[in-house]
Amino acid sequence: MAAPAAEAPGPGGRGPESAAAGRSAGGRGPESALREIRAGAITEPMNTRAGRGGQNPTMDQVAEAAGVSRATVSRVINGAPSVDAKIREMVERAIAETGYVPNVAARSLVTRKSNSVALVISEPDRPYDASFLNRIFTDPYFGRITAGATGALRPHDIHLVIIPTDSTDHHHVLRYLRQGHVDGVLLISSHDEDPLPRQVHDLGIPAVVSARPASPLAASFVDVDQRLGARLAAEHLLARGCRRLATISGPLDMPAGLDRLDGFRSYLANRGYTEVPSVEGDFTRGGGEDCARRLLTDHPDIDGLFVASDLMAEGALRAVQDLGRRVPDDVAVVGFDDSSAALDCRPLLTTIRQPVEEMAAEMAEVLMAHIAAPGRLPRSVTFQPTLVIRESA
Amino acid sequence: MAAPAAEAPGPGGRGPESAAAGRSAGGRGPESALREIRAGAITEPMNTRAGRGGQNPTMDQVAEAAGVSRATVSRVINGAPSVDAKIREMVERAIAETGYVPNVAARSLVTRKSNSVALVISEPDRPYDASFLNRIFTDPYFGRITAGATGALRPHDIHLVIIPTDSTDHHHVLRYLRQGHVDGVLLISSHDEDPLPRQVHDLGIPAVVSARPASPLAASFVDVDQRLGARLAAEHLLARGCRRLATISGPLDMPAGLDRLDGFRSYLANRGYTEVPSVEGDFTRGGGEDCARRLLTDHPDIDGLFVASDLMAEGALRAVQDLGRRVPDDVAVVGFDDSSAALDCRPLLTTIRQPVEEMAAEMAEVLMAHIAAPGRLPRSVTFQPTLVIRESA
DNA sequence: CTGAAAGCGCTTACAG
DNA sequence: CTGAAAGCGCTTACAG
Repeated sequence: MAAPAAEAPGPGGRGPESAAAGRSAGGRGPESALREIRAGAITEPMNTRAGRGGQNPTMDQVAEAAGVSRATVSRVINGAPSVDAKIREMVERAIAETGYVPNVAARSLVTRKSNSVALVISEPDRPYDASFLNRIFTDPYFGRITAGATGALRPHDIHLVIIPTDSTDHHHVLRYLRQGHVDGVLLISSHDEDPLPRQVHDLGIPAVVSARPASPLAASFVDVDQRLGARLAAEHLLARGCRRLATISGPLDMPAGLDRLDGFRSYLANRGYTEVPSVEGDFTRGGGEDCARRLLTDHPDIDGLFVASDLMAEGALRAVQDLGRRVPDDVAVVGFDDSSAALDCRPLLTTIRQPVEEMAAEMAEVLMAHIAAPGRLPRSVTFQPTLVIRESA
Repeated sequence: MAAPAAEAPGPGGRGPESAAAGRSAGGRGPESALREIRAGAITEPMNTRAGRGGQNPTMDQVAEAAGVSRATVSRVINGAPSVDAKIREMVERAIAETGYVPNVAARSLVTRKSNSVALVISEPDRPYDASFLNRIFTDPYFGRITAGATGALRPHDIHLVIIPTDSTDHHHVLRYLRQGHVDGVLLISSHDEDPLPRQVHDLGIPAVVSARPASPLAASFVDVDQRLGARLAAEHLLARGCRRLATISGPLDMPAGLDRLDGFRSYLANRGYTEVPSVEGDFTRGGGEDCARRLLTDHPDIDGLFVASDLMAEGALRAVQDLGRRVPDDVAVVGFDDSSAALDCRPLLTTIRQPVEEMAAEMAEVLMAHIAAPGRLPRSVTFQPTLVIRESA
């Protein structure tokens, strides 16, 4: 019998850990945390793949074990229909016995496919540091994007490589893309001035952008109807009797900021509400809190508030209530997103849902179509937002 | 002159978008969001790399352009010291002119290096769905891990591939690792019962685990001294005069849950405090809120609370204050982590800092050492937590 | 349906 | 210091 499959358990750990050596070394951060270094439990050698020092078997070895040619092994692995059932079975047994796994480098050298796509999250204004990544890993939006894209890609056995990037870093990303690490890119870019969508487009590699690019680009994108969402919020606030409306917008250099603000205001303007106070937020919880405080002190009579993201709404709710107003009785609040943050709010947040998971899945589908047929014309897909009524309005 | 480098801008977009076609299609989610599909702006062909249909130039083309052999081009690209300065310069010019970028598949086929490592985030108990990813992309802990690892890897030009996984999915991950996509793995695994650390170890691929594995394993890991952190919290609470202490722990099937609870209790027990109410939380904000409510209704006299994570502490603070208690005067609260959540708290959270970024960077360093020298013995590194005093205690 | 052979684009001993 | 050649582990026309 050949080497066992890798899934076979190695010899279990048995030795107790050796005693701590207790050498302490200086930490690297400002905290200067001390640390001990000690030898780990030594229970087995690093490589246990019997007799082959950790080397994976090669396709030739499988072929030999099965008594066929390498080409045949390749065919059964790739599901070529033309293989005799008996031979296929022999090959499959040989694969199982040897624990064979194809070498991806060799494969993609000839197929020119990597079977993975990049999810590039571009935030041009922030330095590439802990706070940038903190924002990405703290805003539910990106989790939904990842979930949606992964779900759509997985059935096709395509991996997602997540690449956060800021403007100091575009060069690296472009280089990475050109090196053939991935077959295409899902680009999350939300700032008007971000040059990355155009740069990626000019690479000629299949790409789908998360929102309509600020300047026209012959690229596919998927988006939600931002203005309609804002209108839904205005309608609802009006319908429940609010008459002094105000809004906390997102950053105005993002379509998601500007379009929601503009959609809200222009709907109201058409109904005679021309004085609609607004203040520009930053899509963070803390920002929402500050904005609400400012808004309510400048305009104490506000009775309806549209906040352009759930995260900001969470902070706004806190400020409104700190100021002694009841929600929704004194001030009704509508958010935007319907992310998990909406359920962290007290009272539960009434909000405009954008189907982010479905949007990300659609991005992935469109991307796969472009990869499969490189000449395909770009297209855009727009989803509709919906009102989700809970407690805050 | 050869083809322009990819960084050269293509012809700018100029056409206006074509009119929306307005075909609506059924959505896929329960929300049934409608969507429009329309043709994107057609301003230029997908591939603009002049004359070569998007194909990257090959090393042979660079060699020809520079008038040298392919081997020499390879040497200058890989920084071999033995290349004549003039020749090097010619080659570099040829590289710039052709916009050459090495093909990673070809390179790693021979070097057997991918220049990337995986960050596997394993959460065995949850289904691989939106809520699982939502947790990962919402808990500041993972952002800090990513930031720390990225920072350490970047100078070495090594990419991080982030792979969230649950127990239904281990097989895929193991397969991915065996296929040679990465040179090593950083494994974030916090549940006792998680089989993944052992499985990864048995693969024989370089790996570093984020915390001491529950069962002994001859693997390298880095951790924080959990018990010491809990003791720091107890000391501080006692020092500020609290006498009725209680704690909200993490899940008890995680070392981070059990060790913090046990460290807290055993320190107090040695000082005569044998009655220390505790309740098991789940490391989420909502969970912390529920636990605090339960704790305070069952034990109304509690005056000091140690909460095993900042996220839970944020929820606990809300509950404590909802119940009409002042923080810290009636109830003092100490968290654990010193993540960004500590600053989202009102009052600002006093907490036990674990230097997560530095820990992740250390994981990356140790991993790179293992990759460079496969025979290296495993070792563990322990960081010390520190008390960060703010407002809540 | 199967195999022998060429070739994907690099790196790296080995000569010179 | 440089080049000719072998080879990394696959896939895929091309014959048979």
